Amino acid sequence: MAKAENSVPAPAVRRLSLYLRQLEAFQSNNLQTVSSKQLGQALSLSDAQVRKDLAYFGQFGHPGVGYRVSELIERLRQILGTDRKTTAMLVGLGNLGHALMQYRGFNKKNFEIVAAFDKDPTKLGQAIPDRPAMTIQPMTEMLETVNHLNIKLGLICVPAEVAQDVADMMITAGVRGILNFAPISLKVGPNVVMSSVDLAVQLEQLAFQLSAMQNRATEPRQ
Amino acid sequence: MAKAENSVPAPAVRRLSLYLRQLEAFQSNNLQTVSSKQLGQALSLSDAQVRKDLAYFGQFGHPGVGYRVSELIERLRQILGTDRKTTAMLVGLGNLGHALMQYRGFNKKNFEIVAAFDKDPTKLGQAIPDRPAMTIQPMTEMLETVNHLNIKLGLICVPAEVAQDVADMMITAGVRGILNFAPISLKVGPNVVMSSVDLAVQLEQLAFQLSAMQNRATEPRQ
DNA sequence: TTTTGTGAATTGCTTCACAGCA
DNA sequence: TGCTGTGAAGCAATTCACAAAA
Repeated sequence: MAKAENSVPAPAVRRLSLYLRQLEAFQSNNLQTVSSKQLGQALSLSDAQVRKDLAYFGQFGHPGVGYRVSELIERLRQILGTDRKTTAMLVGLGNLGHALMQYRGFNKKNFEIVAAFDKDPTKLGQAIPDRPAMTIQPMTEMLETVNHLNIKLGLICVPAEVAQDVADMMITAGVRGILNFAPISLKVGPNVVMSSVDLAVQLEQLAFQLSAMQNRATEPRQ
Repeated sequence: MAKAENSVPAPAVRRLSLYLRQLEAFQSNNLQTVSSKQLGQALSLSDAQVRKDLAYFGQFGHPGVGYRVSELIERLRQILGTDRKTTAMLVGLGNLGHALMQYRGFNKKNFEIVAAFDKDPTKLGQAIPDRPAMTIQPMTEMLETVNHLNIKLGLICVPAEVAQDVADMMITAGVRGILNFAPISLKVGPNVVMSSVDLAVQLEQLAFQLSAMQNRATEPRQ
């Protein structure tokens, strides 16, 4: 039986996504089975790491054979919860918001954006490219729409200054998860999960590693 | 004196970016000094964590007082390497590529995109909105442009199938870092740093936590 | 007093190495 | 033989708790 989620290291859950992606690549190359060693090499991880990560959730492998690709893909989707559809809404239709409305990756992972909100009165009622059935709604309709369409996830694409207010509104409306694109650290209560996508943070991590490399090159011995 | 970079835990470096962002917020609220406790609370971290993270890089605090906001901001920028300008190029001008060309956050963090490439012949020579000085160049000009403009970083916005090839071209041309937006795990040699931005992975992490929460609600006792 | 910086203790994660199965 | 699943060992990160500084 699978372990309780709270005993699984967070990094292991993160790698589950990478395993799934790599397995999908193997599958489109018509590979039937894969060993922990092969999977690890493709992702620059050790075979032991792969086995231990998967073992947190159950026994999916076949000794002497490896893992059956299609079987493991199916199991990973169940574990990650992307075998069921998740409905989402998006708030803030600036540059980024519009780009995300166009993004096809959501549907590939079984997410569907079913509503879009903005507080700018000039945008209200506007159509959204490639989305004939949707228009931009005013913030006042959020509560009703979330309940009516049973929306589970909210995407925040507004400026940092108003991001916390929007998060609070979403939570009040009944959303269970938030994906935050604003460069600010949001507070959410218990029973709400939050994840942030922050390009500035990624850039700084790269900048740091670039300078570290530079330093190693100029003064090899400390 | 600051410790050698290789002895610093990676999660600590990651949090440095969060500290910097929060300090900038404190600064625009005219706060002069901040304690590790205040900084930690704003980011949902312990005070001990904040102090230890900062101590990896030197002694910036003042016992009984805390940290001077402007001083710490300056030091963090130096440590992260965003006090100096980093030149970058972007490859792949689809939806995402164009959105990133518009994104102002790069300049705020002292990154500058100075060249854009695409292999599609119909896009070559096209102007880029808000970028009067740049046109889309063919891939064959990459080597020369990287050397001429001393480009340090490459952004990959091409489909997964060709992302590794583009990465290899970039490295051959002399780039030192890569920010990959394609949903694939890239291999780069030593002396090149790589970081990936993958929305699909983030979505799956959220989906997992959403189902975990659901399970906790339905069966509180394991 | 307040608050830092830091060894020591603790917790968590990864790697090792091997029994058991196909 | 080849490969998984897993305790045990080893390593890494976080938290504790307190001396020292202002």
